[in-house]
Amino acid sequence: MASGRKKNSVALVDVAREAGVSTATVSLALQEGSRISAETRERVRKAVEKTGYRYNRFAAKLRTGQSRTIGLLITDISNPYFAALASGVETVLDAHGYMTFLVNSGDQSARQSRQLSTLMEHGVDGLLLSPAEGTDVHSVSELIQSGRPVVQVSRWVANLPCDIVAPDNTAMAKELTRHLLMLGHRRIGFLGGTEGRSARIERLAGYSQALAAAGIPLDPTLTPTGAPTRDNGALLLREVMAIDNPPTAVICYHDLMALGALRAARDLGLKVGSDFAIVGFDDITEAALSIPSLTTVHIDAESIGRAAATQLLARLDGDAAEPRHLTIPAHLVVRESCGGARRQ
Amino acid sequence: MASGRKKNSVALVDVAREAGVSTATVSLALQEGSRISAETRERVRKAVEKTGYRYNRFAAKLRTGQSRTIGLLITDISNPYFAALASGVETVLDAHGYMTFLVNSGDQSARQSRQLSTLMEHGVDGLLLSPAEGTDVHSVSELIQSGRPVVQVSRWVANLPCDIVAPDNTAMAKELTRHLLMLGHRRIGFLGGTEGRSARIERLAGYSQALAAAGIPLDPTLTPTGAPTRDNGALLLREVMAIDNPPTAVICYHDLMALGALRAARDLGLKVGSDFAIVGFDDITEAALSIPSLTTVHIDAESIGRAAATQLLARLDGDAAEPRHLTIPAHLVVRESCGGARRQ
DNA sequence: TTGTAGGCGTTATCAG
DNA sequence: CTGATAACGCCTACAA
Repeated sequence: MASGRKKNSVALVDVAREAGVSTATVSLALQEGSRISAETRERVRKAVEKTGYRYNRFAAKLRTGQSRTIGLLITDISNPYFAALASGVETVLDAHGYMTFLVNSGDQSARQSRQLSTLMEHGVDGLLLSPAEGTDVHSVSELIQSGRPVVQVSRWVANLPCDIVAPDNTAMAKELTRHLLMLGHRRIGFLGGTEGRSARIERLAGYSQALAAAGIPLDPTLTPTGAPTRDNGALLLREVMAIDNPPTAVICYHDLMALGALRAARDLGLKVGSDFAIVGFDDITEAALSIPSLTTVHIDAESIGRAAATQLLARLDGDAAEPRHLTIPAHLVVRESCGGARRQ
Repeated sequence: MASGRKKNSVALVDVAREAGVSTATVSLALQEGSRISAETRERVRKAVEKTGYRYNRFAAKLRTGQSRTIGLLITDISNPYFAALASGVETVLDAHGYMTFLVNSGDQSARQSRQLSTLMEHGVDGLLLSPAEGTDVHSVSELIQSGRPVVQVSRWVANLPCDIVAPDNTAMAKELTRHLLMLGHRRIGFLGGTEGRSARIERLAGYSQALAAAGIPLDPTLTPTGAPTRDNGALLLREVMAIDNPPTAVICYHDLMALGALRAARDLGLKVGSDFAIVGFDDITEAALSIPSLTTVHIDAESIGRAAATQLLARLDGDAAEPRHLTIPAHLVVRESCGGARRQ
């Protein structure tokens, strides 16, 4: 059936033959601001059309070292917060002609190391990383040393010479705690987040500072750790409610955990919003729609994604300044779950 | 500072020099089942270690035509259903050494066309596609004609010679409608989904069949269309409740819309679960946690993702059978929002 | 303004 | 079992 053709992909050389010019001319004609006569350019355009030529980035990458792809490595795609963040990243990068490899580590550092390695093989020009629990600093710094810019997003691990774009966790937690204190709560718990994770450390710091300012000593039985899942939110609430002197309010590591805690509170017969307060972080869509709706800190994940992508683009563009730590503002959203909306 | 080195990446030739063999030997030694002496293989392994060599897929792709990447093009990353689907896809492909380009069309067909084109430039070996509203069949068939396998996932457009992996929408909708009929409802609405979209057409068909079997005529005022968002769920519920003879139950295009409708019902003073029934499709995590919890059809998005990825791998492996339409089973989950859990 | 030629890193062919 | 060498498709000095 087929004729003697060997290959099926159309290359520059085919276009060149069709247009009656050299491959160099075609290559130049395809680039915007190059010195090629309008006439030739038009002939090339027609030839491209006719042959169905498609640019081969692999060949270009081999030659130029640029793939125009970046990796976005996150810990949990099923968390709407990260979905929004990913969407922000993609919007910015897409507009600049970059393609995004979205990879989900599931918060497993071993898996993350393999994924980092794969991303490098695939020649990503840069990386946006929300590091998994227990991240191996070495595997990341190898990437950085290869000269590819890295931006840590939303969370970070220390001792890595790269930019960080994250919300101001400490300030947020302080504000949230102050609000609960103002509503009259004295026994306030802080539930979940894994030991040693940057977001927990920072949020716990803000919480401690606010308590200290109010003259309330820190009680470690009120601040249990736990992986950030909905189920653990429920679990940890039951845990702190079982102690001798249970809290009247809990701050959860994030909304997902708070929603789990909300469910558990309902099962325990607690009247959230009057007897008891539950608050979270992130302000995911579900937070406004739960019953009772959730008091939380609104973090605009999409804009964090956009900011991180923009910063990465700047680095790819040659910006060689010292690593920056960008803090994205957030604000308190008072809803029903703390009772504050009514009493205020 | 730096010495006279020109390039920074370590190539096969560097490893070869270090090991005192040829590049061809190194290349072979790095492949599993090849005829290379254990001794040489070991020398190569050490040299790789020492030089910090990293495989360059771009160069390999240029030579072999295989990138070991696939594209996953979905319509809405912020829908947990697709997040789960993506996670299933990634699990399977990752286990087979493939990398996934996850791309989000936002359900815009123009954007999708550009993204398809970019994916081709990046040399994906295959594509998993959940087509956007108004998909240009031509842009997809171009991809298929280039010899790359395509699998449509979850939704599909007609007249495309490729596999389809999707839930059995018609059967599901029929079962859901029958359940509502059994509970005594005679005026049942079907809210949302865009006109002409495969999932709406199929679900509406199942709904119509069940009504017909019960001798109830179809009333078009009860089946308004609308883009599948939470807000539209609320909007459409208000719309159908404003007509002369409003329904006593509504089936929503999917859970996200049902959750929006739930909120609107609450605002309208409807007692969902006793006076009024609201049901959805998908069984996203939120469905079990809403108050009242949502009666819905459980579709295991993750397993649809896995099945689709597996089918694509089979095609990449040379399976040239006729296009297949795989139907993934689903089942009814009765919860509070239809009142059925109590009455049964 | 356009053409020539060489090389990016890998794999496949074919000899040794 | 191993080595030399020629592609793959593109870009870019440099020459014309």
